[in-house]
Amino acid sequence: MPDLPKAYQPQLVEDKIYQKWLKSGYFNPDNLPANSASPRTEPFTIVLPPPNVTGTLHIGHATMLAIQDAMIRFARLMGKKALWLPGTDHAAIATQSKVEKIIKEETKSGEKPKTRHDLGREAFLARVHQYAQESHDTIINQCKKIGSSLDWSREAYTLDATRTIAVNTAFKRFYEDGLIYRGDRIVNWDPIGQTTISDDEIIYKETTTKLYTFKYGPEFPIAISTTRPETKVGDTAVAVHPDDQRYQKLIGQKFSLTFAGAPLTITIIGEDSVDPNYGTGALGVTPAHSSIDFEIASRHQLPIIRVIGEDAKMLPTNGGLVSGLPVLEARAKIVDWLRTSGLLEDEQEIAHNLPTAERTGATVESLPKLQWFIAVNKSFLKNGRTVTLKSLMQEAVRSKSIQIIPDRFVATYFTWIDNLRDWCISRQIWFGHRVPVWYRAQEIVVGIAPTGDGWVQDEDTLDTWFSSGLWTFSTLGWPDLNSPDLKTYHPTSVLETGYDILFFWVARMILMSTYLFDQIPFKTVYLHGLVKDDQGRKMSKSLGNIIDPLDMIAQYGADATRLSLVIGGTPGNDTRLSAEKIAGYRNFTNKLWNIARFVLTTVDGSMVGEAVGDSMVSKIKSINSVTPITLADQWILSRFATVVEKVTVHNHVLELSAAGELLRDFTWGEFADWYLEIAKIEKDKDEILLFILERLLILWHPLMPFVTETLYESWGRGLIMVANWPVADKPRYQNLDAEGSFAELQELVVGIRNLRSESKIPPKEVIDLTLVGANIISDTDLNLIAQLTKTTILQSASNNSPTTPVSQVSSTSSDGSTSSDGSTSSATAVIGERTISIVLPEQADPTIQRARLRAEITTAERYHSTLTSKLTNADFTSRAPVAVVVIEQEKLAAIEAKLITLRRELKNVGEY
RNA sequence: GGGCGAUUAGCUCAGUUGGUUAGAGCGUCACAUUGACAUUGUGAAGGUCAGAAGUUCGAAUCUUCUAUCGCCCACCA
Repeated sequence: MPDLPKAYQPQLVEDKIYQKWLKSGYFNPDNLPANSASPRTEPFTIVLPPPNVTGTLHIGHATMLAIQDAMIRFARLMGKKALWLPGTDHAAIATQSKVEKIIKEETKSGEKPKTRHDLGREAFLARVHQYAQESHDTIINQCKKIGSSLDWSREAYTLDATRTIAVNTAFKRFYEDGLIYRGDRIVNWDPIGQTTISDDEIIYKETTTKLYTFKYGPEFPIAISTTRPETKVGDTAVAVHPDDQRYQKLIGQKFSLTFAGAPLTITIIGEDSVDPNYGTGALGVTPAHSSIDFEIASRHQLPIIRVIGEDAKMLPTNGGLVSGLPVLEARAKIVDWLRTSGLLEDEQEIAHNLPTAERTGATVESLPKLQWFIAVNKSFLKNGRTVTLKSLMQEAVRSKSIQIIPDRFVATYFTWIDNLRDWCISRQIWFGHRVPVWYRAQEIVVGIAPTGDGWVQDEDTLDTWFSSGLWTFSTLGWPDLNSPDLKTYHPTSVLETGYDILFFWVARMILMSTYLFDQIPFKTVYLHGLVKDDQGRKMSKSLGNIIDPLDMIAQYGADATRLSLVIGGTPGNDTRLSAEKIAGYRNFTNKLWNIARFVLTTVDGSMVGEAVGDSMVSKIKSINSVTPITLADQWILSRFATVVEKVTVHNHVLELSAAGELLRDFTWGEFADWYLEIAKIEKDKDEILLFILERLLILWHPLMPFVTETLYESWGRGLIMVANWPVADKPRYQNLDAEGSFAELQELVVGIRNLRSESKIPPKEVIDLTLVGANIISDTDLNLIAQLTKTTILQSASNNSPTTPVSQVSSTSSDGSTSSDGSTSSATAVIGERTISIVLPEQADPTIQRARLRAEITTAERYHSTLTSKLTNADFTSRAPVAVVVIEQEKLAAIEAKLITLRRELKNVGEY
């Protein structure tokens, strides 16, 4: 007999269980034993979205791990070759900024703030690598604490040697196909991070700013509006709509003037894209500091004058009055100048979205820079077809090769792709994959470092998403197309991640995989929501509302934490989390523990064989099938078969929350609250109890691996992790009649308990009960009802059947009922087709019963009248399906019978 | 400006193709408690399903509009 403590103590078992799993080697699919139901040949793969090595895992990561682990464990139990491949992401810019911040904080007071340049490239990178290593170790430990069944033997890192080969190979392929090019374009420049950033790394902040309207000079014919007057020292044109009557005749004219001390030559040009109704209808063109203006300038062959530098200060050249000033100071100075020169015509406050850098918060400047780009709109030949990278990305989803859950994100995906511009992949940071290009005079080598003297490698590094875009296949052996892992496990089955990185990552993986490898990276994309606090706010340090998964695991256990993250969450929707919620699931975990404890300590000793190994492990008889004896047996086995079937389906279609809710309701509300209580009364249920419990633990295992594994030790049959998923066997166990009869029994029991409770009868006191309509209930079940309700069933009327008309019910129940003689007060209720009454103690207050009966009669009457009006409505009776009408008629008959009984009882308690 | 989501009990949420008197958990109230479990049990109270109109015999569910909240994208100088 296993010796189980009274309460489940996760802290005592979780680490031991995880070690046991590790030791088994089963996280690696190559080691998985064949499953009796399956030869274990079908692969099921998930690659872990690699956490950034920027710190520790937050509750969002814990959600991701809980969901993916549940998917993988289910696949493993189903007999699949289940691979969950772990790894971490170097997260170039994020990690570098973090370390730069640390270095800055190390600055001694009074000194100039320390930057990476003070350390130099090599020493700085050493610091970053050290930091990344520490983060990595923490992250791996956290993954293990949560119970993640990741195959550590295949662990990858986006910046390791193997992945670097993949990155360089990919870069070379793009380059040779002409899809990576180097060019001078307007880029998003982060002046604090001192690097370019992609469009997706910009966060727009709502601010108010002033819109100024002015002329470049007194002699200039057109006024323009701008929120950034300081950039106007770099203007080379004014664009107007070609059909605009006001300015049409000016198109083509050139004006040379001095603007705030800077010499400008402004050409007036016609541009269809200019909105004549906005502002003055004229646009000052600043080619070097606006991507739209840059495009206009290239169409009209206008000169491009840089006026803002990479330090967000005005360049010393061309700036006139504002040379060398930070942009904001320059702006103020220009406005002053405009005002004193009498050129300022108008200024007004407007709402404005200020572009800022995601990582550093700096205001992003647009400026021209020589960078590497991936051309997403360039046509090329692929397998004989003309395609673009954009069209490849669209096709993979449009053809339904890739399913996105929830599917509303399909539209979001397409919108993003439609607006996609060439992807700037080079960064001026040090941490990351160095651009694999080498220069020597006019020569250029791409992909593999050339031998020989005088070669200089490109200084820039690659956008981190370039390497993580390769993740599904760079982790499986690509570019070696003969790699067994690549052949077996790609395309992966599910990509599970937060909807917030659909664009960043999911779309780029599709791009990389379809272009480089001619395969989709995954068949299903499952997008989970964000975890918010109990008030729906984002968790953040400044709000102090962060829930740390490790704290929760320490306090409530990993299983409870996992349940709270999975149950109640639907894909694509945010979920709210609170410590109370986790405590609730801790209670459930303990409930499951005690259910097992009850079953294992009450079953007959013959079920349990010799203890194996240490005292905790004994061996329990395996029950392959059972035969129900009583109604309760039939009911629970029938319900369980349904639960097995539904949970299996839910897991298959990735409805983990639904699976969990169903299991929770069955485990607590049916198996524990009813069947175990009945087992105490009916006895001799060892086989059924063990049969259900063992399978129930397996069903729960994907969601709560630790407690199920701990309990399963009692069976002495190895790890539950590689057990066989149960089979529903509905032909054998499903019994809808029994489910119906048992439901009636439950209603009676609840009704009797309700009567007792309302009549203030102490729960322990055994009382007499009159039950009318009991004849269709077997003596066994009547006895069960009596025991479950602490009653002695005195009398049951004999000659009514389930379909007995209303009139007979009232006539039969009136003969000889002890409750209706008026001498004793009684409490009566109508449950379905039956009437129950209990005799009340003499001192009982009749007004309580009267009030209760009146209230019941009122609701019954209201229901009666809605049913009557429905059934007297000819439209309803003629148009609704017959089955629906019949159901309504039956309801009416039942409520009429109930009313008759209730009214008679009201009379009996003294209401005339 | 374009799009998406949410709105159901005090709180957090279910409610699958329209058809029981709309459900659960937490919280609240009452009662109970020496063997599976107080991390418990039994029972109760609590909702005009955001609002309006429409379709239908019938709407929480379908359509349209409105309101409030949240998110994403674009960004006009």
